[in-house]
Amino acid sequence: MLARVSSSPTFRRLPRAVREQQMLDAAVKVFSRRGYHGASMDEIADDAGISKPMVYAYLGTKEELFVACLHREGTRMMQAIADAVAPDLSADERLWRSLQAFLGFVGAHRDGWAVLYRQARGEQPFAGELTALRRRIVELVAGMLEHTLRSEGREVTGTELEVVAYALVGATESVADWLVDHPEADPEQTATQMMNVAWVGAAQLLAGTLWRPPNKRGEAPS
Amino acid sequence: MLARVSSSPTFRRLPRAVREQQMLDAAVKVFSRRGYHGASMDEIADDAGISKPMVYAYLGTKEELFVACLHREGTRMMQAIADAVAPDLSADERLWRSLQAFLGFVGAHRDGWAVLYRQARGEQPFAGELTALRRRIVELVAGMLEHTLRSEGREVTGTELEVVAYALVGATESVADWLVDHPEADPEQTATQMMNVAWVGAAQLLAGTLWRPPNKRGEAPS
DNA sequence: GAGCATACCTACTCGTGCGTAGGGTTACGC
DNA sequence: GCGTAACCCTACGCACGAGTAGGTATGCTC
Repeated sequence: MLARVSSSPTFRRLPRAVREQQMLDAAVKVFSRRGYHGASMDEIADDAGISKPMVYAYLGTKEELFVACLHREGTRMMQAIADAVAPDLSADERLWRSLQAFLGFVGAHRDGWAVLYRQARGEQPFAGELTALRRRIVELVAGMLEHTLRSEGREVTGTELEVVAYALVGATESVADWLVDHPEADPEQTATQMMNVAWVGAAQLLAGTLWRPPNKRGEAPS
Repeated sequence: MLARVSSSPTFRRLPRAVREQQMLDAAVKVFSRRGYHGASMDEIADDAGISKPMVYAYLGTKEELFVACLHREGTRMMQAIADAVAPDLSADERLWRSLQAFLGFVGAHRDGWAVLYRQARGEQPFAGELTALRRRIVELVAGMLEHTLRSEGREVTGTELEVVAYALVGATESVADWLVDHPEADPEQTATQMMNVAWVGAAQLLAGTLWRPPNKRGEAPS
């Protein structure tokens, strides 16, 4: 049925590995714009310059395709952060490098961020995947806080640390979201501002400053 | 075709206002569990103890129904916070009351929270609704920070304040999320911990403490 | 240059779920 | 007690989109 008569003569027929990446690129793009359900396999295939059965042949069902996107983007993100920090740095330097890397990554991969954090969260089948990624990050932060505390000989309960870590991670995610919607903003500068909130606050907390409910407020180390 | 033979004799045929609330309750519940697309109008109708055309007659299409849920839950949330704060309180007391009210509300209305923040975010048609609500909260927080700063005669740019406000709001949302997944946790105590992160950090920032990137770090008021 | 695997297509099937047509029944005013 | 309006139902139409059947072309190996 003479397909694709016009256009360049020998263009198609790329090796599998290349096509898979093109498909993933297209999928991330379409998923991020339309959401998981809003995206159609036809549109993704179209955007990748390929037809639908190819997508099914290479990446499987829609659900599997989305998981593949999640994995690629998640891995890239974690890798970007891991590459930026060295274990021998001080606590605040590690936090700073992480923030830099993280916000830098988000600024450069807005679609990936949208897929991971704006779409995956609401969709039942994938909430678990995302929660796992998030938990790893929270535990990383909590571990960092705990390490600093222990090295100063202070004790804390796990729950308290977890809540603080959740707050820190949530704050950063929120700022990342803001960054995505403000293309004119500089990730580096945004990271500095975030560092101010996180570190100045955390440093005080680590130093023992506490806020207490109105009736018996005060500043007590323990 | 003799409908509903068994069960109580005179039970059905409730006034519109009552049925609408039942439908909204069911909708919020189902949407929060299954997500917007995963939820079916049939299931919602079923859960409300009514048949589908009634839902369409009273609340309109699925999209309109979801918006109605968003509005009711959003309004309830904002109201809960508004009821808790008085304008003549000090900045930290206002923040404290807000956090208490907010986390208390989330703890008591987990389904509503899930609909608002876990589902609405990813769905394209409603992202705007949610963003608007969020922006109102952010502006509230930013306004509070600015007011405190101005009363001490200090200047700041709008963008900086916005980022800090986003961080604070994001941190709180994240902690709320944690709270939803930890039914055993006490909202009041969680609010205290959140207050520690937010206020101890913010207080330092407001007082002029700054963190600076490694090469030229230091503490400078301006 | 025959054989084979890989890349790629068009054109379908079929389930699912939104939204509606068309009709029945109870309450309430008069 | 009769009309009318509000409440409520059982069906269905229909579009959309996931996934597939079945076939074609191209390059690579020997």
